Amino acid sequence: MVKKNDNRDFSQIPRVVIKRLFKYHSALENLLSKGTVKVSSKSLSADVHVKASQLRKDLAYCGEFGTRGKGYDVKYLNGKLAEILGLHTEWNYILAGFGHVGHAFVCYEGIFRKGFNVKGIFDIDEKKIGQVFRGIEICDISKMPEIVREHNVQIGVITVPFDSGQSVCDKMIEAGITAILNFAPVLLKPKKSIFIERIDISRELVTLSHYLSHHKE
Amino acid sequence: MVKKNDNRDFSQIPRVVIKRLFKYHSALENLLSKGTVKVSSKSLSADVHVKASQLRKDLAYCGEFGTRGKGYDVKYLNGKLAEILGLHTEWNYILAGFGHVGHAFVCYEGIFRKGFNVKGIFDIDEKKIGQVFRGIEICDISKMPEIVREHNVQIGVITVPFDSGQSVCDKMIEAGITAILNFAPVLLKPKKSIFIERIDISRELVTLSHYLSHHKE
DNA sequence: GAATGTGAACGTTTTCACAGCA
DNA sequence: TGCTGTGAAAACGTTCACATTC
Repeated sequence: MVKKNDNRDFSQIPRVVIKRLFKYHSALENLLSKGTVKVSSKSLSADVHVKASQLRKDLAYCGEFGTRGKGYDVKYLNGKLAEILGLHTEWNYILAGFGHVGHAFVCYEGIFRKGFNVKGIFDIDEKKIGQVFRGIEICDISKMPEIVREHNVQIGVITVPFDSGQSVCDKMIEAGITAILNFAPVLLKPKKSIFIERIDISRELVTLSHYLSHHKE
Repeated sequence: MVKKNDNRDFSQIPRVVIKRLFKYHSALENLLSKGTVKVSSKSLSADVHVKASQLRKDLAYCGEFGTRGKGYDVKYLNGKLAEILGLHTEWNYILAGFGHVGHAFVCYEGIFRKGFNVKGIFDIDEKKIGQVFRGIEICDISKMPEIVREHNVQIGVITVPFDSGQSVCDKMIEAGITAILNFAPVLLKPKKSIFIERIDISRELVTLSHYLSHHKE
């Protein structure tokens, strides 16, 4: 089964679309585990609560993966999406701030399963430094450049409290990190242009409180 | 200082705008703590990395809070945003799934500071049930309706692993919860129309792996 | 003069509707 | 006939530019 894949520039796909591609991928994984072989845009889109036309438009960013009149081959589409999403590669990350959030992150099942591996954990707490967690020694941040270099680390995860986020970000960039996932309640201003994704739990909670305040029936 | 506030329907504000309003609010808190009294749309918008015109348009959803030629009163605008975001109210929540993520959530500083209070923690693990954490006894899910009723709980936080998310969601709705924050790697299908916000750490990580795969220089 | 508030222009994302293919 | 892939249309969100107000 050969499909055209006309030198598309996957870097131009909007972030919203990427996030939906991941939803499709997850739904396909699920279908795959149930042994489903074929799926239509209608059925797959229903699984992830989007319109069928949107699913098809999203896929159109990437190529042509279906067969008119038939639908999509679950395994083939799943593989293609994994490829586009970079899930066929193993990625290494370091984590700064080994508090509750950092701990939860490292233990989070889904992350390991998707091929993301911790290669370094950093904290400023003297009591934590030197401890070993899941085979990784918790280090002082001064060891960061060495670890990033030695283990070919691309990703930095920031789970420090409050304002130390910025200085950690600076140090990660200096060490050679090119993409950051930021849980710190701070808007990072990177010295160099790199990719930053932020998760702000308070912000999501506030959408709830806004809803509750104004949607009383 | 009296401003018009012409019976606007805050429930119609798009979620993207709400999230930016929260950013403005956070930046204003920061200014307030530094003793700043007045701020212009230009300066405030720069703090949160948006265009001044966007900040003004966002505020236009809510009313008129500034003075032409002068700017905004920091304290006044901050208060108004807090009101719109529902941060002048105390909200009660319950949490299901007291693993790493649940633990991190309950301990997360920002949540408590913003007026969100835990009123119940649930887990299926026999060993955890009966333990007391920060004054809250960890219970079996069967106690949920009682606790929701007694403590006037509006929010449910789902931090269970994998697929038990859906059944927990059902039970929360049955118990009277009207807004859910979902960390489970599952798309919830609520039996009744309620507000659901999802945080998916894997999804955010995947935007990083996509970036790294296709932006090599 | 300075900075807000807003209609109009612009750009992006979603949806529609159907041509094209198995 | 059934379902994909895609232009065209609609909806939505952002930016511009300036009239308005202090």
